[in-house]
Amino acid sequence: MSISDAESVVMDVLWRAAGPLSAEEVVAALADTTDWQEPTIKTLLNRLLKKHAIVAERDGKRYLYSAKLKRTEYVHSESKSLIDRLFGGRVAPLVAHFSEAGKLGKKDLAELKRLIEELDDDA
Amino acid sequence: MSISDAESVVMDVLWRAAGPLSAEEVVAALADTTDWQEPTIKTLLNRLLKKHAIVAERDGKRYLYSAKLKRTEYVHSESKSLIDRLFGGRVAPLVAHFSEAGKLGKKDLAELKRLIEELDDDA
DNA sequence: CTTTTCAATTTACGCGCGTAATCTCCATAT
DNA sequence: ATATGGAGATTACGCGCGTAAATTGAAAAG
Repeated sequence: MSISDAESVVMDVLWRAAGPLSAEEVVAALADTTDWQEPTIKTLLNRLLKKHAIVAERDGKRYLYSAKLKRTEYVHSESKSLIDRLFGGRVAPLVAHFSEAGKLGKKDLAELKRLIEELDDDA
Repeated sequence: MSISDAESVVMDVLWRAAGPLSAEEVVAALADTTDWQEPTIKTLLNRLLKKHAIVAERDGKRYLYSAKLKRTEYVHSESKSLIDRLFGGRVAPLVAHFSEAGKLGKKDLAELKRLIEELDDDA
């Protein structure tokens, strides 16, 4: 079962949080970034529950929600499916594409260089 | 207007083709890879037309379809939106993520190294 | 005990997508 | 001229998603 775009925005709140959050806290956290009404966010929390991407523990009359799906897992499956679909499953062609498009900044380049060197040292 | 998953499969056929293809040829090309019935593919072609992602030119009683949206553009917008959403808009963190996940093969590593060196030379 | 309050759950609704059947129209054969 | 066949166009339909209102249910207040 896959996480939709709107659902992933809610996940982001939970991922950034230190601990479990009440629905009210999630709503508060999203007030800055979105125009979603409270019922909308409740719906998204429930859909995420049904997908087992989050868990809820009772806290008096409320529930506290926390992410069960780890952000790294989510990021990986999203990235992998794109790379599989568009770049034959390998990372280098993606980098090559951005390079050819002139979309690799100095910062990116420096960081990539560092990364590669580091990996080379390990090998 | 964005291209859906199923639509992108049709686009792939047109991108790989040397020239414009008839609907029949598209259907034939997809017979190996998908179980889609002919009307399904016609629907997808029509939706792509409506989105101006492809163009049709009359050829006697048929139409010949060809991609108007370039593959590079598509690949770029898909990749960019993922990188924006998940990696702060920069390529290096994506590579770092795959590296940390142990998902950079020898081949990837070698190719990345070559790429980086090449770019360094240009600079 | 009844009323109010408030969180969670249920229901709603339009839209695009995946999938496809049906309809329409024109050309060709009889 | 009419029937047939094949290509494109129209219509269909269930599903998840984005968005949210209405309902339920239980706790707190009076």
